[in-house]
Amino acid sequence: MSNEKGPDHSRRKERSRQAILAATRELVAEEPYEKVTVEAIAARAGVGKQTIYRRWPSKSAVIFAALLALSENADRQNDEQPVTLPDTGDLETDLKLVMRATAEEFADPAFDRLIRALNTEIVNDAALAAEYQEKLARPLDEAKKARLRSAQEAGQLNPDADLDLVLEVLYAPLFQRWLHRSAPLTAAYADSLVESTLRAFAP
Amino acid sequence: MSNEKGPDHSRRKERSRQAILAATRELVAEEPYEKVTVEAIAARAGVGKQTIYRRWPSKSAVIFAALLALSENADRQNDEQPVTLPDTGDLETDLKLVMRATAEEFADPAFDRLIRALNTEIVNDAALAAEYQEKLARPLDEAKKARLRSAQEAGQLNPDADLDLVLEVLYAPLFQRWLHRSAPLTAAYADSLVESTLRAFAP
Amino acid sequence: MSNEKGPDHSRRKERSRQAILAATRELVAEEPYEKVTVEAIAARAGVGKQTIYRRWPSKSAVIFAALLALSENADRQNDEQPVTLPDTGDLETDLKLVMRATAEEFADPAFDRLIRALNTEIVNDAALAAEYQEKLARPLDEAKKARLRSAQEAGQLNPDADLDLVLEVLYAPLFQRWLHRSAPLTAAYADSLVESTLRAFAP
Amino acid sequence: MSNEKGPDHSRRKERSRQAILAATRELVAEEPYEKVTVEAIAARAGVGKQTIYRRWPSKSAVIFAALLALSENADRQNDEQPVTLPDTGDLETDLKLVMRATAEEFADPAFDRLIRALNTEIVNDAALAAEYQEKLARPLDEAKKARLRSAQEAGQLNPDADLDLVLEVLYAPLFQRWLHRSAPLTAAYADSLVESTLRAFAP
DNA sequence: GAATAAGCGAGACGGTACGTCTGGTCTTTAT
DNA sequence: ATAAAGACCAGACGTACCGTCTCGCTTATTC
Repeated sequence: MSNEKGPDHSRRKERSRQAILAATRELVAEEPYEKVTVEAIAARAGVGKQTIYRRWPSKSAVIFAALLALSENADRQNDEQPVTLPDTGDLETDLKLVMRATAEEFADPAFDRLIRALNTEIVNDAALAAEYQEKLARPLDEAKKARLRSAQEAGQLNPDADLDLVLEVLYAPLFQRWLHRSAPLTAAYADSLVESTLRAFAP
Repeated sequence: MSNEKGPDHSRRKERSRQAILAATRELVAEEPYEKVTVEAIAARAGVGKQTIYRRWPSKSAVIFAALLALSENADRQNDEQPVTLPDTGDLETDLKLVMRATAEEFADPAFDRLIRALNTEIVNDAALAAEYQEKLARPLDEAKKARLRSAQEAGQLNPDADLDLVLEVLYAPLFQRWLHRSAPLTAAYADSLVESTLRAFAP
Repeated sequence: MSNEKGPDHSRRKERSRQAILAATRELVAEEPYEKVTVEAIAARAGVGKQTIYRRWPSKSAVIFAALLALSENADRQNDEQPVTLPDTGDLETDLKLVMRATAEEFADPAFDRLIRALNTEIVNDAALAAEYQEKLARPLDEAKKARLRSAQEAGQLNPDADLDLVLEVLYAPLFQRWLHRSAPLTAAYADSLVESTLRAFAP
Repeated sequence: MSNEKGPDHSRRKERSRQAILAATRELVAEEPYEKVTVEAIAARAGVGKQTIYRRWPSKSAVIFAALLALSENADRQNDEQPVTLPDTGDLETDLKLVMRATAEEFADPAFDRLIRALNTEIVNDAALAAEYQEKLARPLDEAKKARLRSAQEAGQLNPDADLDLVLEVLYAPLFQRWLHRSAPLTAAYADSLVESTLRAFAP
């Protein structure tokens, strides 16, 4: 006769949900992408396939949810605080730090596979692309834009610059180089992108 | 009695090869990507499945070959001449022309599906990505870099600029915006990219 | 609700099983044997191929099961009673009745195709041949031998006769003539076989 | 060597023909029947597939021709003389000799496979069955009937007996027992068949 | 505290596509 | 001119997954 029937009720639900998302992340990180099947996820999660399809409409959605949960977990570890970029007062220093870190992240095989999986699903699914924009990309972009606005106020960036454009000019080359494996993602490359972007949008 | 043994030999081979590649292009351009199956390609090409598997190891390879052939055909129509970019003497004008054209190309549903198919296959296949670089991306990039070098000589671009980097800063944002459908590809946007790139790599 | 959970469970299984066996019998009876493929069976039964392969290891086994089920159904219609031969007290009369009926059965195109299919599979598969002996041939042979034993007791057949041999001498010529289509299976022929067999094994 | 291009011409034809038939016999005798494919025959014979299909309309026909040639070769080794059965004057002795030899023949794995292959093709092909009757079965049967006629004249067999029926009663049980592997083919069994047949058709 | 749901793990089901193999036809290369 | 070699179309093979459906069983409420 508890008023916690919701939570009690959801406890089992929640356990299986987490098992599915964890299994998905593990599979995506460990296996070549063609082996990431709903059946493999269900088996690794110790869950019936129907339990997956009861919650998500397709494999794409599960994979997306798994990566979304990953980033939410990261947030939660930061005490639910929104992501923020370092702000030492010097935009160039801060951006180089962030860009070098990003380049390194892509070098991690597990992370690499996760983001490739995400992009595989997004390329041919406009709905998923929209969800990706809204739930994953935009929050991060807002954090980055906050730092850029701070730089604009500090006179380190053109106050009329379109910040979305700035972000694209800064990040898209890195992303494309990684996606197409057209060249290695070195620290020097990260620095170059920061420098050229700052030149393009200097005050 | 003929010295045209080579051509004679390839005639049947070539006919089925072209039928397969044409069928693949049509399917990719017309159908949602999950309907582009080897069986559908074979059926539309009027070809046995084995004839496909005899030449290419996987669906990815067929699709890549189909798009590669497409660009080679385009070249052939231009009298086998290598691709060149317009050179009016004014880099900004020329680049804006090219970038606007590129943005429009992506707006064509058939072209959109072709490039999405290509990227779908490339994302998880490093070998294919390398082949894409070598056979499709590099030749185009060389043409673009030729125009940039001409601009460097004309004093319209920093003579020390890394031209690969210039190309990335110019094109990658467009590509990423299209891939993730994060915003529309307008002529104004194309212009903005040219302008910011020229600012970043001004002499 | 119902206490028939067990039957409920098997109902779906049983339905698909019966659909497969019925489709197999129909195809074998209607089509030339090369058209009896697992895919055709699955299509006609409205069943996935895997549902067939989940139950039987090969096409041979499915066809055998279909014919086995046919004979079991025939039994069931006879109130589960074992097959028995007529026993009027006169062996010659009874055997001629049975042999003429057998000859007529072989003349039915559907039955003809069924037995040819069965023999096609049996010829090159010793395991299937053994199963055929045990499940189809032996029960029938036992019924026939029961009639022969009755005749032995009635002094109409040599009491020392090897009944398996008697059966072979009686039936094998008919079977061979049918299998090799070496001559028509007339009533007169059926009678001749009975007469010569009775002469061979007279008391 | 020769100016007789005609013979030269046929010699080559004949060589490839013999190679095909020999390869077929070897494959049938050595391999499980599902491995006897036209491609395997062509490969072993060192011959193009078209050279096979130029001469025979189907795989069945090739296999049949191979076995037919086998028996013709056997004849040829006997100086082209028609087959004859031993005639010591005592029918029972002679038939037991022949039946025991036949039973032993079936025990040879190579011969077993050859005859199974032949029957596999014959069961579902009436035209082939007719050809089998005419070219393989009838000549042998005529030889056997000649011996039986001699016995009739010698008063060892009913002069009114239908000799085709006698042959069937004698051989069909052996054939069926072998085909269905229902019991071993012993010398005693061969003797029993001779004895029961002679009882059935005693003068 | 027994009855009644509601949700679960398990896995069979109807389908679709895979990549392989063979049958029988048609082309090319080489003699 | 003919044959070896083998590519070609067609289509069945047996397997793997998809997304749905059914089954018992375990939990958790509800009367």
